[in-house]
Amino acid sequence: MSTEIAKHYDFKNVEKRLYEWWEENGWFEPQNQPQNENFDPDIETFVISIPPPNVTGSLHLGHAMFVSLEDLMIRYNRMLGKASLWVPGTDHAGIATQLQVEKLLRSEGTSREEVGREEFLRRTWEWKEKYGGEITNQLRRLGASCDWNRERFTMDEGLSVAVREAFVQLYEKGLIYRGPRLINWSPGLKTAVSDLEVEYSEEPGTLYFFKYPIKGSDDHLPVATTRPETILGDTAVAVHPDDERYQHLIGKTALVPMLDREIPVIADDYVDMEFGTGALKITPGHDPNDYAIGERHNLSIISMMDKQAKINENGGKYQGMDRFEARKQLWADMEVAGMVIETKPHTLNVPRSQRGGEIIEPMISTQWFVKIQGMADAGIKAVRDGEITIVPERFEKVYFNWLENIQDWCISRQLWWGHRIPVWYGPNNTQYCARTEADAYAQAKAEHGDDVTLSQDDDVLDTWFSSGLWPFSTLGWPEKTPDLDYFYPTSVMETGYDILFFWVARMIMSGLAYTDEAPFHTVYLHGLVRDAQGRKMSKTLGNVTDPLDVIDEFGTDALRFTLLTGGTPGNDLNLSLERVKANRNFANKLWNMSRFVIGKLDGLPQDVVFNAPTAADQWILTKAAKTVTDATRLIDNYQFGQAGTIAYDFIWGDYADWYIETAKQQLQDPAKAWTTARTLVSVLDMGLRLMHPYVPYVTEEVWQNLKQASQRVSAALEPQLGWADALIIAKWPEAAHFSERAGDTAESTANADAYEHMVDLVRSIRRARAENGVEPSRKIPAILATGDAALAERLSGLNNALASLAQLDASDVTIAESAAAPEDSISLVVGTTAVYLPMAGLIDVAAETERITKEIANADKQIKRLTGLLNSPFAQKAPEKVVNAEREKLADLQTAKTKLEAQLAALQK
RNA sequence: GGGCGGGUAGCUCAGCUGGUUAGAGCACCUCGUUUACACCGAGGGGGUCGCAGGUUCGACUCCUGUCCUGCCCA
Repeated sequence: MSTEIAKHYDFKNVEKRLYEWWEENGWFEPQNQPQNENFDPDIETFVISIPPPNVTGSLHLGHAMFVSLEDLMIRYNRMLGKASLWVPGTDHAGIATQLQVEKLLRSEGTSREEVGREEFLRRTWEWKEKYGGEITNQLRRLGASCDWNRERFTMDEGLSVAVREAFVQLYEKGLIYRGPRLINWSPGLKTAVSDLEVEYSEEPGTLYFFKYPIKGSDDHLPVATTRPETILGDTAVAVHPDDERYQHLIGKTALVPMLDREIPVIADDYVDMEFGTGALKITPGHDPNDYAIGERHNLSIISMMDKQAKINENGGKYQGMDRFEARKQLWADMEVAGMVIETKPHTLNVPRSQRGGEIIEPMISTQWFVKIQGMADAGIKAVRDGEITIVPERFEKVYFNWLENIQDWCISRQLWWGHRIPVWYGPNNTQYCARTEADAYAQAKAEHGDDVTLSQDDDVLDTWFSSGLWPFSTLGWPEKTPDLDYFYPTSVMETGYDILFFWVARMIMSGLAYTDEAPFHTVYLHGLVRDAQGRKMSKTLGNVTDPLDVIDEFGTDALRFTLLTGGTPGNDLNLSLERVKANRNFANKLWNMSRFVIGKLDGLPQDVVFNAPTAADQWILTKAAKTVTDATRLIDNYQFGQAGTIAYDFIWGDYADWYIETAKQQLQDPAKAWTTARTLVSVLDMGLRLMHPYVPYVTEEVWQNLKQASQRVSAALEPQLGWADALIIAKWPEAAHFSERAGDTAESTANADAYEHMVDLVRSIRRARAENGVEPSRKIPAILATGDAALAERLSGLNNALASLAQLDASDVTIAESAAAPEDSISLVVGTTAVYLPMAGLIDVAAETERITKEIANADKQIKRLTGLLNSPFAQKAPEKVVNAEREKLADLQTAKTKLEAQLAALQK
């Protein structure tokens, strides 16, 4: 039979087939959902909304990370029997997508302005239809068990309704306003961006020192600036009120260089006396700090740049120049005019656009804003009150810190691709905010009569405004849909910590504002995936790992398991391909252990007879129960890596390395064969269930093979949880099933312990053989003196296992409470058991003497350490359990030492 | 300037609320084709947990300081 199954697990032949099979069978959908006839609203739900990838993006390791984690949670909860829903979808990514389409238009020799808004949008939708499916197909390759029937896109009609509804609600509550404010302007994109979309980078630059002439005197105020071109927009010069150097100038009038515009010299304690000259030029129209000072002193504001960051009419003869060109020219002119003092190298903190990297220009511009304070307070409260938990906890502090210092959110963008602001302007610029154009007209007509014409605001909303609604807009909000009713609030929001502010915080604020509920109870944040050296992956460095390449080489399961066990929550992970390879080997190991089990099922005796479990059975069953308990607890605590690791260790280290090897012997005994087979099957079944959320493909494939083979052989091999149609919808294992089969008595525990002792014996014997150069295939006799009659009896029952595992001659193994040491033997002490391996003529007496002497010395050392420990305050102060453990250890060591000494004496006779 | 991570075996990483002689995978050395697997099996070498103090019967694990490194915020 086994010849039918390939020797290696071939993931290429499995992944696509299984994914389609799962999907076709509807297993990605919640098993309980409102549209079902037998829908039960009381069944617990588990819901994740996907962090929507950019519709035009392509798969990177960040996606692989979130899919691995979210799919793990979804599959786990599905197996627990909850109605598990993972809502997939994509984000329209305003700027990114618009840029792509603009690039396309440029290649056609045209532009967005030339084709016009309507045509541009048509082309963008066309682009979205063409490339939008790529990213979701790539998510499928990762094994994502999302409910594709519920897939959403932020620009869908339903979600667009949600966006308008949210806007109107805020507007009507007076939480949205429009007005000129200093905002971050992106001259290349020609749009405003929010504070979050600006990144600051330290770059070498220059500090320019120059003279600010004082009107009506030869005096001047020395001023330093990093941006001389903004001199053209200065409306004051400030000094510190306590600065003795400049006291006499406060209240005087200064003259803007080259323009001779009159501006006041003011005093403000924001000025740092130590920095530069201690005097600060104030440009409220182009600097956020200056803007704040300007407000305090009622200064006028001058915008001296246009939307392309070229100098405008306020810049006199510099009008039309680019901002950097103007800097050079103005400085040169000032030099000629004798106003320049000096320049010094200086490190600047340059604001750059998160997208594209160009230098952001703070500018006065009329934009839409959300008054955020109230929403932020509610967001803080939800986390503080424990309504929402952030994992890992330390990010709560980051979250609070951001929300406590939040500024109003600039939500308008001068783009075309996005949700257009639902505000229409009528006569005298009256605003009509409405859910539909018809509504807006109705409002306007009531005021101005039927002839009124309206024009909609040209701007669109920040993409994150619609993303913030995602957990409920995807379920149908603002409609009270059955889905929204049953599946909302969602359960866990899992995403990268880098978008905690962008998205998570805004989702929380939005959820609380529009649905009066926290949109989820837990936020789980993962770290960034870096290369093996810990460097950020970047195209310029050329160290970008394409997850699809990794999948092609090692399989999805290998990549997923590596991402899930390679790090800890919230910490960055350096992806090592060596590790991925090792995990591919694990998939192969699973494949081969099942191949073994399946192969043995056909050779079972005719009559199905289940006898009492052997010590080996009890040992593996006990360990299985513990593994289920521990792994479940760890997963429930979001310690996915740890849970995966212990399952892995159990499957490979206990089941494959020891139980299977022992089972080989037991299967040859007709009295034990069936019980052994059932244990093999049920423990493998359980291991596959535990691993399924981590490595869904190989486990499903192997499980199907195991199930079919078992069913073909006998219904009696069915695991206690039954054979489901598929592992993906099978039940999560229960520890009790295994502890019950083990017996769960003092007797079964003693048996399991005896097996554990046998494992130690085998290891020692193997080591002794290797050290003494005994040929691996040579069977040797052995004598075991356990020092304990009950243990001797239990070990005797394990004689065959012991013999085969340690390459002993089964017919020549003596196991007794006590036994005399034969001549010419290697002697070992394992725990309290003495082992003699008669090796007539093969013993290197000198080497053996040395080894035993060393062991005695080692025992002595430990005895001394423990004696000291037990005579110290430790014995009084430590818990009794800990002290007793140490006492026992000491006793065992003393026994071992006595035995070793006897062995040494025998050797030297 | 403020805050938060990380610094554990050659490499990539675990190590939960302090409790045996600190673990895994890979790499390395020795051995092995035992009928599941060489994408394997057996055995072995290798770290005292950045550094310095402190708390404690006991610290990789808690506290203080310090160095290196990364990130976030201003």
